[in-house]
Amino acid sequence: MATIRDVAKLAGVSVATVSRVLNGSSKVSQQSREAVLKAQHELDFHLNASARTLARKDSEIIGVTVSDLSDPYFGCMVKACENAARRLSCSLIVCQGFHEEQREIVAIDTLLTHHCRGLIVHALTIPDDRMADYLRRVPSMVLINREVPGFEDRCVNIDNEKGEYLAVCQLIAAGHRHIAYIGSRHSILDAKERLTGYRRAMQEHGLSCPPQLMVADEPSLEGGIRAARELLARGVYFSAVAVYNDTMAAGSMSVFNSRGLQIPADISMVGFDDLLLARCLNPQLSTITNPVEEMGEAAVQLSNSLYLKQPAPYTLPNFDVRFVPRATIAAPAAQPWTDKLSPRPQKAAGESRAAAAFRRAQQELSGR
Amino acid sequence: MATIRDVAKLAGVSVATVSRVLNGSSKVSQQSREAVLKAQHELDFHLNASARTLARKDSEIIGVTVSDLSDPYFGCMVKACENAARRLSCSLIVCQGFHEEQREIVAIDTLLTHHCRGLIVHALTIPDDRMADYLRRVPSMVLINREVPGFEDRCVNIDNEKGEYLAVCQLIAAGHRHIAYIGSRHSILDAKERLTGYRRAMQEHGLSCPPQLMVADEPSLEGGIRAARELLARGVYFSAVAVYNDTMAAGSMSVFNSRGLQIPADISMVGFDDLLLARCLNPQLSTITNPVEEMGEAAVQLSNSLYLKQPAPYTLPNFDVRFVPRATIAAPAAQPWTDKLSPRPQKAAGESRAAAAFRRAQQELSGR
DNA sequence: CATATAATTGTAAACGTTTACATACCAGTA
DNA sequence: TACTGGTATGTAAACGTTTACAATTATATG
Repeated sequence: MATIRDVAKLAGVSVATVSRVLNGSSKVSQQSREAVLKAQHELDFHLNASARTLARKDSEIIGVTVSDLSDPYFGCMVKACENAARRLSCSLIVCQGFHEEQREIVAIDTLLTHHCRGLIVHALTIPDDRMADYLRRVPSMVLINREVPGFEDRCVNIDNEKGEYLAVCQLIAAGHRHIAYIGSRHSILDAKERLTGYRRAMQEHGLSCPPQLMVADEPSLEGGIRAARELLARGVYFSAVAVYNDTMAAGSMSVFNSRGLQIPADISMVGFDDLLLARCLNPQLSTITNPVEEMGEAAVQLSNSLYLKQPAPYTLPNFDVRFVPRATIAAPAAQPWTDKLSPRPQKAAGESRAAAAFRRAQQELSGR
Repeated sequence: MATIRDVAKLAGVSVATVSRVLNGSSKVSQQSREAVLKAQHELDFHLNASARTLARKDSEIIGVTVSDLSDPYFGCMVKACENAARRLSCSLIVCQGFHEEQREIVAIDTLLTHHCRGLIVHALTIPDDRMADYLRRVPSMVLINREVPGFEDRCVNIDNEKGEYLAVCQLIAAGHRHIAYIGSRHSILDAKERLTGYRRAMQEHGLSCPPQLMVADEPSLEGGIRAARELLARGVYFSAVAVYNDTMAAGSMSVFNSRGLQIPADISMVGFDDLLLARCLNPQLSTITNPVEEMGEAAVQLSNSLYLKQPAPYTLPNFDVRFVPRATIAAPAAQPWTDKLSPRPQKAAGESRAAAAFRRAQQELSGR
């Protein structure tokens, strides 16, 4: 592998001159510049990033950890991070934590070893105190989708509570009173905040949120499927469901569909995140925007600002959470098969199609 | 920032000993080891990856370029790459090319500057000869989803033609004879191969593929929407559509749905890639597997094997493309509104619902 | 106790850049 | 001509590791 010395020799100049040319310094004669570029091309030379890092004491690397890149949510986030990094002429290192404490720690340690200029960390299983430790020791570390007490200004977050509140208000505005909630079983901030948003919306409208209407599972397609089954199996009436995120909503919707329950005629739904997926579902899913690209971008900006110890550090924007009206919310059917919590509906003469579908689903799924 | 010297001093040993401890060398007394680890912890010391790279002449970095991380297809790919890299105790640098030649070149140059141990390149706009240049100069570079003549053994690919052939054969087996094709307008290998697969399947079954039944657009949700509209606007009869990928299929399906055309009763569909999305659609999309995670994994293996100049280099596995039966294929309706290519159907007395839907869609979309 | 051998430790030279500083050169001016 | 000031260039010391080799210490053996 050619080094800067080889280039210098071939171009007939000193290494300093080569370095100056390759870094775009102005103090170089046209003649030297051309000789150097020619030699570089001839030797197919590329500066060695490690050597440069060592000499400059700046890695020009932004590190980011996410839980799983195959989740489009993180794909969007990392996309935005890479773009922002490039604008700072940095490269991006990505590690995955997969929601396991050990792997999250390995991921962060990897980034530390690379002496990243900025660190964007999405790690939800590492406990607060350990996270606080990291934050204290690594000034340019920024957290995403999490809030560690005492470090609020280094956490990039949306107002999840407000988002879910908006979502549930829309259901209520459409006339629903029996609104179920399918949540995430991860004990993370998002999950708690969104649940709180649901509760607040219900309470503010004088509605109760009985535990039979709340269910939690993995925040994945499969989790959504299981959660919807569980909900039906309980045999409790609901005319609408607010779901933790779009992916779970997709899973739930497929269960309802396959059970003959029509969306939104029989059940209204609202998701969260506004993934591409939401527009692909049939009917298209009403949901809440989650400006994940802006968050990734902001996280990089903030981290860079911390790294540079700017006197006026970057201030996080107010991320917008908005309701996106699409096709999964309608007024509840005029005649629900019951308007009380009733765990075991009986077949009634002249029951409606929807009531029959509910009843059949409940009977099959409750395992008898 | 603490260095290995600080640790050595604090632990009362030489830097060599510290290095040995931190690299897990066996030739260290228990006593020294403990002293070093204690000092490391006290100083919160992390080895400097750049310095190590320089000394070892091995960056322990795998570089990968993709076009766009927000595309779940690449998300899955990069996920697998990161996992494979980690198993080789390497970190992963990701760059995005966004289907623009300049950005693809910048991406590759970035990786070269980092003197990556392995390079996985997804770059479709850089011309073959330039790509060949890179491959010649960088022995551990591996291409993905592309084939450059003379470097077939360094290209990781699936049999796209076979996949699309299988897909179309399924439609034919279900009884379809008027099968449209919605393709990608990118002039890349995948697109060509899949189109060839479609053609071959049609020809082998004595069916023609008239140009009116073929349309191409961006391989995105929006592209799928536009393509489906274009197809309907042409007013040519088809009872099934084979689509370049699942994302376009999702877009197309939403158009058909919103026009009152039922899937699969009126139109059968088959996608390609078997993304999570395919299972979220309603009805669930029949498609072709694309083992993208295995490919990412294999690409890293191959690249590493080339880097190590292994006498028996890693041999690429045969990637499996399979048809995944789901819910979007049914027999064609018994009585199509016409069985000829007929650009302007007239309203007929007693036309079927499907025929009416087709006619209306055509009239509205053809712009009159 | 002397010696041989093994285990542990230390010294110092790379690795490929950047950049402060020194030097050389040149044009313009007195 | 001598001097000034600026521009272009070169020299060499960092940067933080690894690792070959040398040196030291401990252990076993006769």
